[in-house]
Amino acid sequence: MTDPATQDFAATLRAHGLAPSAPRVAILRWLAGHPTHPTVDEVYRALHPTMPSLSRTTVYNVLHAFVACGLAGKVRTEDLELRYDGCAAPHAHFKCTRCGAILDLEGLPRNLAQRVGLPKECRAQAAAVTFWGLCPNCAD
Amino acid sequence: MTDPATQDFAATLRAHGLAPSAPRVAILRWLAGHPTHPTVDEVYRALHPTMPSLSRTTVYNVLHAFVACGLAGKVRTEDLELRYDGCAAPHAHFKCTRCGAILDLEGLPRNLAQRVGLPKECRAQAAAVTFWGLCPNCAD
DNA sequence: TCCATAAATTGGATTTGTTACAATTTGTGG
DNA sequence: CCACAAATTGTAACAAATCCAATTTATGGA
Repeated sequence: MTDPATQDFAATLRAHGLAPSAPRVAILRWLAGHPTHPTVDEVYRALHPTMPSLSRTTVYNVLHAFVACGLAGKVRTEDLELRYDGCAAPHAHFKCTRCGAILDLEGLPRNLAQRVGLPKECRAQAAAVTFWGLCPNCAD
Repeated sequence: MTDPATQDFAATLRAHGLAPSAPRVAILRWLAGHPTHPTVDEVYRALHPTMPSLSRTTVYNVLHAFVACGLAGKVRTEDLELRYDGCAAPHAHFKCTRCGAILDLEGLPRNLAQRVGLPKECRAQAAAVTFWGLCPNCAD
């Protein structure tokens, strides 16, 4: 992954068919520098101080657009909140039930669909694998 | 699975450490007869006509208690709603993105944790595998 | 049976996350 | 520089889930 400080976010946005507006660039840069599966609210609170005109709705809109064009991934765990992932590639997640951190795991297992007996007639377009438990920091 | 009409739900509740109150028996019976992964609201709307004193909060409380004692499972897909599963055993799910139906698949794959590279220090207590796509009825 | 205590239920208020929408602002091509 | 399209903004509406205090119901002992 490229260093967030030097990366050309405007070019990345254009390459994905999105005009490089100030909110989009700011959100994409922040997302690249914070691989913490932030919620919409976390993104908003992080950027609003230095970008007072930013609205929560824009964060929703922009993140939604990022997911639609493959610039970000979407994660929903057992919690209510939607979380976004700077990495759009499919991979499993582990969520700590005590501190709330979400860890990225490797990609999904090969042939996961047939392992769980997914009928061939069900054409799966997406899949998610999530674990819950105590992370190393919280287990002690 | 036993026939919902003849099953002794009060005994089942007692066996799981729950007093067999009227709401609990009604909800457990309905859940056993409707393996459709209902939402809290669906359970409430189904039972309220014949049990006018039933409150939504009670449905939340009772389902939460069922999950805690192993009488029901909890499913959260990409949607906002929590859904409950009369079957508490872990298994994968498929959700149709068109009609919204949730299909039960087989149990989770063996060694799923190590297949996705879950660190040994993360003691997983729960896991979920979910697919999205078009179900056979909607694919045509 | 009656009383005291604990458990469960109830309903309304509250919180939180999300979406809808109309108005304003910004950007772009002619 | 103008006109049009796209993006952003803020408020309001919605929906799901939780909180909490009051009421009701069950339970065990005198």
